[in-house]
Amino acid sequence: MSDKSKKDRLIQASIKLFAQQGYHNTTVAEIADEAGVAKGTVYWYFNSKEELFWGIIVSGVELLNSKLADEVEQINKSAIEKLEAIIRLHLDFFKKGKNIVKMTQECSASPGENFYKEIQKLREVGTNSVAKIIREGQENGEFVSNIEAEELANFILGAIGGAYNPSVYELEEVEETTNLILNIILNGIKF
Amino acid sequence: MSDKSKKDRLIQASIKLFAQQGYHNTTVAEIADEAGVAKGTVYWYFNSKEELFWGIIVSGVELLNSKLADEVEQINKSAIEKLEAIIRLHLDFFKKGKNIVKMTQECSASPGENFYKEIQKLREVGTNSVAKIIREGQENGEFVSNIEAEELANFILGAIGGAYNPSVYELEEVEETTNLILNIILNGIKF
Amino acid sequence: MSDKSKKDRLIQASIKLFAQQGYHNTTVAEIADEAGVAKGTVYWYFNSKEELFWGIIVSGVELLNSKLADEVEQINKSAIEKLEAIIRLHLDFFKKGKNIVKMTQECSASPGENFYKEIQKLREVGTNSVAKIIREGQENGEFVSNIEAEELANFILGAIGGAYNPSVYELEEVEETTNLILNIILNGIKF
Amino acid sequence: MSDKSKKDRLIQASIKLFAQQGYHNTTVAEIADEAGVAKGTVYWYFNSKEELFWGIIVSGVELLNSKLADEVEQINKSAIEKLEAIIRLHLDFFKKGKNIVKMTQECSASPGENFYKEIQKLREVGTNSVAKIIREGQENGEFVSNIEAEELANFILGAIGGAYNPSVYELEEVEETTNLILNIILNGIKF
DNA sequence: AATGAATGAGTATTCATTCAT
DNA sequence: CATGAATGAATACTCATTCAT
Repeated sequence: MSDKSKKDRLIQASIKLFAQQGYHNTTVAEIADEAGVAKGTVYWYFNSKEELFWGIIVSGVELLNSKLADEVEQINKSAIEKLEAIIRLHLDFFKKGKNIVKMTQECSASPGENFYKEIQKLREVGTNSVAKIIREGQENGEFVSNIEAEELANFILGAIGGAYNPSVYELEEVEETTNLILNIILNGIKF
Repeated sequence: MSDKSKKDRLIQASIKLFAQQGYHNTTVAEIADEAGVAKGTVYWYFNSKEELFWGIIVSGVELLNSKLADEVEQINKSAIEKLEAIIRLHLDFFKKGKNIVKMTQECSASPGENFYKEIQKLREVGTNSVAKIIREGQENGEFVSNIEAEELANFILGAIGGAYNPSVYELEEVEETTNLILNIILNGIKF
Repeated sequence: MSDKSKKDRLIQASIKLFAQQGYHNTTVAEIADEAGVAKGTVYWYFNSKEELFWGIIVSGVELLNSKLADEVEQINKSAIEKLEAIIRLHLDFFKKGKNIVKMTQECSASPGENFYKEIQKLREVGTNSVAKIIREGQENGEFVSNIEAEELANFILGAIGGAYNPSVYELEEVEETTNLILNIILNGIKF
Repeated sequence: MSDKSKKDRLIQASIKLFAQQGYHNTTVAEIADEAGVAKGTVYWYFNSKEELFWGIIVSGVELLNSKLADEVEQINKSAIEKLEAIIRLHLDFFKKGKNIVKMTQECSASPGENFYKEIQKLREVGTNSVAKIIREGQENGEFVSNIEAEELANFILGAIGGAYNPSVYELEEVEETTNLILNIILNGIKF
């Protein structure tokens, strides 16, 4: 028994198992076991397996979203600087919360689950922040204008996500990677 | 009852339901029902639900992969022209096979399933084709060299996937979109 | 394995166990076991434990109700003769369907269950038939009129139910008992 | 928080909830909640949910039984007068203790529960009192003799219970109702 | 080839009861 | 006395798979 609270232990066990095995292949019994508590205890702290899963997702994504929103509000920063910050925030999120990122991905790819639509809403919040920065940059002449801001935001976030490929890249150096990605987004890959 | 073979009807029903509801929320009974056959018949044509699901994925992704591979082999084409072709191939794939794309995404996001590792291998084949083109372009001076080809391939494929966001974009004009994406990848978004 | 259909065996097993042990103390597993089928088979024939229980009740009570209704429609019979027939029908029901009667009683005494209100409606149908006969008798001067027909119907049915007390009375002689009860209802117990 | 003792509050809460929802659909947690105490406190005053339920039944039925017994002992009263008193006692019980009556009914209809046999014994005590009066009346020529006293007691108690049908009858006038029922029992319904 | 009745392993959830504080 | 966190046995129901016909 760790000295952490049982609720905490349950959350940690859930993150680990959900990320490793996926939502459907993880049983409540396994989670309780991993956390070192009885099965019934799970239901003292959470109303359902779904709530346990979804609660973890929300807390992770909302934290990221709030940081993105803060960045948008920055005054005295160019759109490019904000874009750089946003890339860094994402890479940080990927690095610190690998398991939660996995859970988020499963969430987004599981139509038929209740949380499928919810995660889309949550994601849109983040995308909107990025789109706002893009629009800002387009208006003040920093960015090209021949593509819609929302579309471009999706493009950029997709690229960042693509760049984060655990098997290829272990993301030791967030700063360096941030600059690399920023550079490509800004200038392209043409020599 | 359509006059198509039962096997075909089962595959079509599966694609529809798996894409709509996800793997775990689609039952074999539903598939048989949608196809207009008895539940037992599913097992005459397929060994398991998993095989049915996975077979569809493989056929879709391998088709794309083979087209990508063909493109790599093209002689008399610059790396940029090949990259353009590859973007077009992806957008075509997204447009024609929305449902299979959905299935592929769920596949990639379902650790704990047997096909989780398989889809990664399959994806790698595609990524390798793209990486080969990138490397070609880096060697002949078309592309920048300060980033590894594999990494860049993931980045580009991620961006293409991000750009394909059904809610934002209905992908009516593959050619136009291809040029837009290509342009950004080559030249970046800086004005 | 009996040669009766599995559905039949499930119904018989349910009647036996529900009557002996009550709804809440009978598990689906026990029923399947008693019927000699697998647990899943229960759900091939019935949608839920509740449906299995309730279906048995309904079929029993509706059969009784339809016989009661037929009796009301009899022409060429005095109200007293109809009353006699009704007593006989109830005693018959008690004798043939002891177990179903038990289930019905549990049903009526279990507030909080979905079927609690339903059984009241079902019972009312029977009571209305009896009340109709009472009213008929009151109108043509066969019965006293100083008490409402509905009330009297409940009184009579309660009395019949009270008279049927398995521990006291084994109901071997339906005809004899019918006459006894009818006599008391008509003439009272005063010497 | 009322100023009544916690034990009292628990009993009142139990009566309310058991009557409304039934034994199986009422949880110990709900009772504690309704009484405004912690769940564990229930087990300070009662050994189990069953004991709590059963204790209430017993106290109610024993009170009625003792009054019935007192009535039997009355000297200087005819059997008819005693019968009248007994009807009044039942109607009083029905009126004052609606909820406990409901609990009693559930009790009697729940085979498989430990208290199922107990309530039968308890009921028999009451029935015996009534049977004693019947026998008395039969011996001194007040009542007809062609039916066994126990049987007749059940018949009468069933009728009284039937007459008490909350939906039909609100039992405002115990005296009036008593006379009505007595009259029918004594003289029957034949005009 | 095709059917659909039958199977039974697997799982989320409930809730009476306990006990350290 | 009182609490409420913790327990774990118990259970209805699902569904991929099988197989006799």
